[in-house]
Amino acid sequence: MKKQSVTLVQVAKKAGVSVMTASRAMSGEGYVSEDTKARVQEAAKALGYAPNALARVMKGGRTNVIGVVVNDLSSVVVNAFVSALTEEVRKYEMDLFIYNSIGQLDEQTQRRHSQLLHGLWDGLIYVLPRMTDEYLHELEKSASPIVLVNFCRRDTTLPVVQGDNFNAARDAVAGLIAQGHQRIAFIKGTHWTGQSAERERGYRQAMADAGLHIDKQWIEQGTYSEQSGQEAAQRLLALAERPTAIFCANDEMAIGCMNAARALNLQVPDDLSLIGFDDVTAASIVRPQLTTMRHPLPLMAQAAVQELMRRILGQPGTRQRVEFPAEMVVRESTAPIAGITKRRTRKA
Amino acid sequence: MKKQSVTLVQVAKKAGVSVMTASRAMSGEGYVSEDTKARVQEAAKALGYAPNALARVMKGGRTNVIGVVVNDLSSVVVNAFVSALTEEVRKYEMDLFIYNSIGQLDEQTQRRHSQLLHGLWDGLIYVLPRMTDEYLHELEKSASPIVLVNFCRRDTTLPVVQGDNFNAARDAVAGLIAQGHQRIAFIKGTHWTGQSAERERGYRQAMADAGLHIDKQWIEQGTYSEQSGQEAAQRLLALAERPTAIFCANDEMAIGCMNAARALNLQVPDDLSLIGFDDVTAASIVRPQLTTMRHPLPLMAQAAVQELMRRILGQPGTRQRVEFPAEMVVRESTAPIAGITKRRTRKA
DNA sequence: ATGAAAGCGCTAACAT
DNA sequence: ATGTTAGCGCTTTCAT
Repeated sequence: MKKQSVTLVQVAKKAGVSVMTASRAMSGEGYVSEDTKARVQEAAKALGYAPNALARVMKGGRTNVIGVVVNDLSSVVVNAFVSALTEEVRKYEMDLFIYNSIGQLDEQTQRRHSQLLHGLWDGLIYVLPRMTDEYLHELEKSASPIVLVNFCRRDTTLPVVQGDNFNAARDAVAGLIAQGHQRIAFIKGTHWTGQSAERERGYRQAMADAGLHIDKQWIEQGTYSEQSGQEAAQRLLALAERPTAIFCANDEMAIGCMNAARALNLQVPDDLSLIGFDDVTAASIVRPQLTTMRHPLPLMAQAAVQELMRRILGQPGTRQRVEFPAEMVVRESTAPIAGITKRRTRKA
Repeated sequence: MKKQSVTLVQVAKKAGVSVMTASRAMSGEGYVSEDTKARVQEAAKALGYAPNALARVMKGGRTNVIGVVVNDLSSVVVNAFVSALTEEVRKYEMDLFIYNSIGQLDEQTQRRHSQLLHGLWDGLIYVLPRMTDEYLHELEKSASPIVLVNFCRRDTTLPVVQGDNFNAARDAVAGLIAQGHQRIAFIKGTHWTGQSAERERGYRQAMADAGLHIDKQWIEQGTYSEQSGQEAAQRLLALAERPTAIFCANDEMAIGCMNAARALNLQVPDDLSLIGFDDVTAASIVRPQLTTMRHPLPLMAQAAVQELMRRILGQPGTRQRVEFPAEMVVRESTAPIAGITKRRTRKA
């Protein structure tokens, strides 16, 4: 039923030349007289000819396309990263196709995709991949170049580009401690990518470094959503000795904390300091503006593409795992613990 | 240099069967004895065989992939729409590949993409396309099914799914007029998609319907960016008789207006009412929360996919142009003109 | 139940 | 400068 698309054969016939000549005329490779070239192109245009990319690729060439698989394109971080990739890829005269595999964790669907993907791309970038071990092994055996981004589980042979979540979290919490905070809570995200676990590790390290004890009740489980952050904060703020600061595994949850604080008539940052992670757009829109940790996404995109291109071009890869330090973005949601001290300072 | 990927021939050889048998064993179509099937699959697994999607498709089948071309994936509206498409496409057991053509307006690049795309997809959805006339004509002649979304120029034969910008804008402005506003300004966006022009038409219509004169100075040119909205608002608020309300072609510019007002110590909505367009995430984060117009993106996504699938399946299309009414989201940035009246009301 | 042949649309490699 | 041949990896069709 599908309209039959025009092929080179028809163009060639119409132009009265061989298929090969038509091919040359269209691609511009090899010798063709200006005359015939024009004739062929005219015929092509008249027929509405468009070369079939698949056939061309099947002759063994590169597609000049890099695929990127993401889990949730609506995530601001993922989106920002994809934008960075889009820019980066252009430098190599490649194109980027995005596949949004949102929430599809089952083995079968994943395999279907990997098959779909196979052959269409010169290489593949997985951003914040959520995958089963078995699927990961399959990827490791795959012939086509692959780079993982922000995949924090240690057990893969594939090249990984990632932000340094551990040190970022440690710095964030150390910063709070330097401001006099001692009862510091942490709200976890989901476990899929391993990022939350790294951030928790950093939190624990900073507390240990300062010789501070962590009350079990200070560690809450969230789901990275604003709602879950709000609920976790409600529980934390209801504690007899409530925390004076909360470090959240991402910004959305920190914003949820802000809502919870407001509902209890607590002032941020005077009564409660908050630090998020990711520097999402909303972080600089909410009032008070959110202090947060930011991964250097453009640099990471650059590294990911560079690493992938090396593999596509058959050059040796550089390092198996490249890690980038995060940047602390200090805004309005954090302050020294003694509100009184602070007010005094202001008067001075 | 690229690692040679394993083909069916090698699998067949290893399993000691013909290629055809191997094919049947892998795809599950046709008769194969359980015995050989198992043997083939084992061989495939051992070799790390992955079927080549291209070759399979080239035999004339469908790819079961729908491509969507967007101009700016980082736009919240576009992103939301793509997410809606992702969901919708699943219902037809299709996959969605996204191509972010951000800012690439030149003819040559566009053509390269359309060629790149050709053959890989069963159909193509262009969201908020920015294209030259010539490129549009080329698409119209194209053999593969295409649907345009929110393409407001009237002159195309391709099926179009769009939000009703004209009536939405008219409703927005009529609402302001009903609240007593008479000096209402409008800030345009860029002209590419024709959406801003439609919104301007609605604005003018509402003003005309109410018999209100439009001062030339009330119409400002923006670029859809927050910054441009802020600058336009600065000019508007500097007028001798400044407008009491501003209708913006999108939310970002309205937020820019809010910033400009704050800088002048003007209260929104008491001193200045603001209406945006799109209901971007930030619209409900800023304080005061922004009143805005929202296109029914999920419905539109549904219509776009449905229309495209009809064409892919060779069924007759329904309508050439489907238009959806927008919804007004009333929040905190709009109020009746008489601030005094309002306060009195509050007391009561 | 299995195999052989043909061909999808295109282009490298070799003629002419 | 143009044409001929062959083949990419797979599946459809027709044997066996």
